[in-house]
Amino acid sequence: MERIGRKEREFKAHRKEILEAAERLFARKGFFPTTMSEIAEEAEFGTGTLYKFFKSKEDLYFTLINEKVEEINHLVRAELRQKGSVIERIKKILELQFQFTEKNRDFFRIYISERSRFEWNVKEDLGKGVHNKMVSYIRLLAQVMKEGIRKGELKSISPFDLAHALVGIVNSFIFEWIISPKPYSLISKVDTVLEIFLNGTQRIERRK
Amino acid sequence: MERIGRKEREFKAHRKEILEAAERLFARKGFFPTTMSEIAEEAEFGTGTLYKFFKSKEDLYFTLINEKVEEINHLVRAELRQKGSVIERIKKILELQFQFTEKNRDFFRIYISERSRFEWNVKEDLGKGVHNKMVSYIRLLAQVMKEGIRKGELKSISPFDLAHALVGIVNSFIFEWIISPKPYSLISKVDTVLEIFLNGTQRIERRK
DNA sequence: ATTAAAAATGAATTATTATTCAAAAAATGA
DNA sequence: TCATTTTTTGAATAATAATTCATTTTTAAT
Repeated sequence: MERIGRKEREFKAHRKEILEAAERLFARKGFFPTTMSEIAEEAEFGTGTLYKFFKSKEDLYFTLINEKVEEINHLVRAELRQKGSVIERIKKILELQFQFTEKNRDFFRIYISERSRFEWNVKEDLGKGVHNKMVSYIRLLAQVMKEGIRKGELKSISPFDLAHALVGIVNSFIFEWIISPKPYSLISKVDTVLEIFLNGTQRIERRK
Repeated sequence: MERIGRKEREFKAHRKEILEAAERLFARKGFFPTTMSEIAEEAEFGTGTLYKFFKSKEDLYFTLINEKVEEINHLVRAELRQKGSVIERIKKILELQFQFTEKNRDFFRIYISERSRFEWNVKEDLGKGVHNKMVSYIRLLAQVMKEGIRKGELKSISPFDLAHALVGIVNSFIFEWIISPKPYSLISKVDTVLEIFLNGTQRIERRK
C-alpha cells in the first residue's frame, strides 16, 4: 500500500536534506543570523532551489519546528492513553521526553530559544502554531494531574500549577543539559526530577 | 555629597528615557523587528542622538538587560546575607523575585525571551554578560542549597539539581504569568511554589 | 547682542540578505 | 539522437535598517 513514485520519493528526500541542513545551522546561530544562502550551501543546493520547497525562510523554520513538536506530542499522547497509575505515566513521560531530547540535541537548542519568544505573535500564523501546541501540551498534562488528584495520588493543588511546575523543572534540566560543556546522560536525571516533583526537597524529621 | 551638575543630570535623564522607550518596544516586538528609528521616535529624540548614548543597537539592548539583572541580583544577594533558616531565606527570595517581576513586566518579557537564546554567544561579550550573570545566580542558589543540606533542612540531593529545579518552577510560573491574558497576582503563588518545591505533589497516606 | 562651543538632527550612505527569474542543466520520451 | 518538459541555479533585484556626519539648533559666555 502507499505505492509512491520515484519522483515523489526524491522530492521528499531533498526536502528532508534541506530541513536537516537548516536544523544544524539554526541550532548553531539562531534564526536571524542564519542566511538562506548558507542553508543552501550546507544542503548542497542552489539558493533558489530552497524556494521550491518552502515559500520563505520563516516557513522553513517553522516547518522544521512544527514537525518535530508534532513528533514528540504524538509519543506523549500515545503514552498517556496507556493504563496504569498517574504517577507511573508521569514517570514514563519524563523518560520519553528526556530520551527524545537526547536524540535531538540540535533541535532542542532551537526549540528552547523559540518557545519563550514573543517576536512571532506579530507575524500571525507561523509562530502561533508552535505556541498553540505548547498550550495544548500543558492542557494535556493538567488533565493527567487532575486525574491524579481525583484518584488520590496527588495533592489537591491546581492542576495547571502542577503541570507548570513539572514542565518548569523538566525545561530547566533540559536547558542545563544543552548548555553543559561536559556531556552527560539526561535520562539519568529522571529519578531526581521525579523525586523532587513528587516528594519535595525538604528533609523529613525522623521522629517527633 | 555627590554634587553633580545639571549637565550630567540631564544626560542621565535622557539616557533613562531612551532606555525606557526601548524597553517598551523590545517588550512588544523583540530585538530584531524593533528599529532604532522607532526607539528614537518613542523617546522623542532624533535617530542620531541615540548613538550619543549607546554605541550600537546591541549595546542599547544589553545595557538595558544588564542593568535590570544587576538590580535583582543585588536584592537577592542582600537577602541571602540575612540570618535565618535556609528555608526562610528561600521563601524570601521567591517573594523578592515575584515582586520584582510584577513591577517589571515589560522587562521580563524581554528577559525570558533572552535568557534561553544562543544567538549571542557568537557576537562575544555583550550576550556573554547576561549569560554569566545567570550562571553566577545559579551558583549562588546552589550555595544556599548546600547550606540547607548541611544543616539538615534539605534532602541530600545535588545542590545544583536543587537550584535548577527551583529556578525551573519559578521561571515557569513567571512565564505563565507573562502570557496570561487575565491579570492576577504572581506573589500569591509563592506559597504554592514553596509547597511544591519543599513537600512535593504526591499525596501522603494518612495511615498504613 | 554676538560669537563660540555643544548638542541634536535626520537625510544620505552602506551593508546586508530574502526573494525572484531568465538562463542553464538535467530528465524524459519519441 | 533531438526536441520538449522539468528542475536547478545563482546573479540581479529590491527592500530594509543600522550607522554616520554635514548641517541646524540650542546653550553658554562675553
